[in-house]
Amino acid sequence: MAACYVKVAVSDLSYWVDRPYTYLVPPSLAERAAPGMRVAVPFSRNNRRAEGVILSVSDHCDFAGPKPVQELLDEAPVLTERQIALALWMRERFFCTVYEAVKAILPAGLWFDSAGRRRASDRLSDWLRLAVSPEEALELAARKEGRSKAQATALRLLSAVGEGSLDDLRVLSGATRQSLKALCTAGVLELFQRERLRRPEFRRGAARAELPELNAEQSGVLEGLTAMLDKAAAGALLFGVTGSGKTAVYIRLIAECLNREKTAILLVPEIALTPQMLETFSSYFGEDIAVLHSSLTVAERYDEWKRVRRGEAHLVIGTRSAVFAPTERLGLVILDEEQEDTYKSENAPRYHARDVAKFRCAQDGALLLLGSATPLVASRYQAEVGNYAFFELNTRYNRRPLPEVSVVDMKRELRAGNASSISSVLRRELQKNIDSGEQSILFLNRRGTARLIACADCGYTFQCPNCSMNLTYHAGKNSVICHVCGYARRVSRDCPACGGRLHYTGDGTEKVEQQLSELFPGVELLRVDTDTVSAAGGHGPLFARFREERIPIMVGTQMVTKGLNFDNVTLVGVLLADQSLYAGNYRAGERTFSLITQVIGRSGRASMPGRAIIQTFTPENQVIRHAARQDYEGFYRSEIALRRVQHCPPFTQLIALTLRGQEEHRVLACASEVKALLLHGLRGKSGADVLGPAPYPVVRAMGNYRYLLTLRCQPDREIRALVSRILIHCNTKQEFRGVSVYADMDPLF
DNA sequence: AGCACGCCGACT
DNA sequence: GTCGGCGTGCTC
Repeated sequence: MAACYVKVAVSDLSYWVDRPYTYLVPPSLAERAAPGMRVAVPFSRNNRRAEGVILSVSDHCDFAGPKPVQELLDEAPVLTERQIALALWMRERFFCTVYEAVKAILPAGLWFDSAGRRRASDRLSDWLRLAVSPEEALELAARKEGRSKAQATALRLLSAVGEGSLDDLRVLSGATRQSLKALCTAGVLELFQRERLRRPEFRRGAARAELPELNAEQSGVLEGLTAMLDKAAAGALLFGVTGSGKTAVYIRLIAECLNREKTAILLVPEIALTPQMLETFSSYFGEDIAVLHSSLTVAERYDEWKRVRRGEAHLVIGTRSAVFAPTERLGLVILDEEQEDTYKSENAPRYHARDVAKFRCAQDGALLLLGSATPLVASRYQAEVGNYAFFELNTRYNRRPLPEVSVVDMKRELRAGNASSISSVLRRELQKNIDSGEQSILFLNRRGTARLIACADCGYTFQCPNCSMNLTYHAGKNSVICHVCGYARRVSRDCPACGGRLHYTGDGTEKVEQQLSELFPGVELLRVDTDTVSAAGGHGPLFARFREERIPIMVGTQMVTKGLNFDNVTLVGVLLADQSLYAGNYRAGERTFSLITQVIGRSGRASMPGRAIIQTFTPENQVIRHAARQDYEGFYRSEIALRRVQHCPPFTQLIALTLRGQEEHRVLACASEVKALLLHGLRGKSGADVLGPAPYPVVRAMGNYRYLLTLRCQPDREIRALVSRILIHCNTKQEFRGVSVYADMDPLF
């Protein structure tokens, strides 16, 4: 028999050591070794036992003196050839190690702990079947009828169905565990074990027969998308205004996909906020759904993963990581609310679910559908230049009108002597709602009582000792807290430096709550931010109270802009739109547009018309104006023109290189070398440049200095190889010891 | 000579 | 990242 060698991706390697390692497979294992299986291998000088995954098997060796594989850790491959190809592609695309990619692709339950045990084991339950012929069993049942009726019932049941779970038999026959086991001892029944899958909790049941009806506009879109299912891999963008019924189109398209014996993946930004969506899909597709998201237990995720892999569920619904669901014959991937940042992973592998979905769709010839009421400018542009097919849903359900939106100039309010967060217009509208028993939602993107607390005499401000960040004052705890690392200290009324009077500026949710209680004494308020949500054990209970107790005013952060719809809400207010608008990055415009759109969408469900009030210091801003008119196309036109002249995505792509280390001078020295190497390597590439090094918004966090270099280019294979070489160079070079560098493709900022 | 410490660099 | 090898320099 020919000698057998494998190329292995080894676990827990640094990026600069990550390459396929060749190992010899001992003859005793050679028969079973296959790509996609995990192995234990000796690694490094001390031959420590490392885990790895076989990338390929070969009968010739390209390395002198390979070490032998110690053990095969899987009975069968855990990765398919296509998943191996995906992991290798992710390494090149997202500057991660192959094993980091593999860990993202496979469920946590498959991993081994330090003792070599699986994190999730297969759960078995006891089953029984006849050890004698059905005729003999029935005969015995007849004889037992008098004394042990329950045993007799169990025997009759089993002679009819052949086998059943011990638990079911107990319930159905009334027999105890002991009496059933006695039948086993007597040689009449046989006890065996069968796997029982742990299923996450959501409403399940038989699928409804008929699919949702579509209006003419929806039908047209469905027809176009269905045609794309039968063609080669492609991408499509579905622009659908709030309430236009994107979900109904998704359901019909998924049904078309499943009818073609293909599988589908529906990605959502945050599953906890869409329980009703899960129920809706469950009612149409029943048991054919697998759910994958991070709030499931490791065991539940593992079992759902197995159901998908075995082909027991053809539709996967989940968050970012569900894009890796082990579906065969993938026909469709939908990214709902494609503009959401949660589709991008913040740690290695720093992948975007859209990019992974594109790769998988190319592998399987599937359709990628992006859906949104506020698509990313980049996605809309891809549709404009023809890289995505473009579909629109412009009619709102029941032709309900958009909320009436007014923009309030806060500069005027200040001049008129109102320094609070509530303008006179908003105050008046809130009062109207309180009087009529309708509810209102106020949004602002800042928690705590005041962002800045300073001494009015000496100018002292509270700074975080770990991070170069202003501490935020929280009245409830009478403390200042760092929003980056969590450092907290209590404060007194006087300045710790000079004893002068402390002064508070910049309102947070707590301060607004206080102002509201002064404006509307006796009116009940509900504050929804990370503080109150964690105290209540999730946003669910708070939203339920808001709905059921009809609390007049809810004030909150980002959380109140997404998720549930409240029928009785007819007024929403954005307290300071400028907060996200002037965030200082190229995406601030589209984020603000999307945010305002979502907030406005909370107002006026059901039969009641809604109003929305946007407070801003810059009412003339184009983004605010387009958002107030809910004119996405107008917004897109002005934004894309801006992006073009500012040389921003989609006209270029960004690769962020982050450098961090304890000694600032080393970090900066490394940054200038990285920049020089990048510029050198980019000679002759037109339109490519390097920005920075810039300190992070919070330059020092957890004792590390952090700087950012931004590479703007159209990254090709050559540029990615250049970045990869530079990462390896700087992470291994002696003089940059203590500095770590990583690259982030299409960073979010 | 014996040992602690720090740096280097290889990892199949 | 991790760990063994090896040089430097201090101490007995």
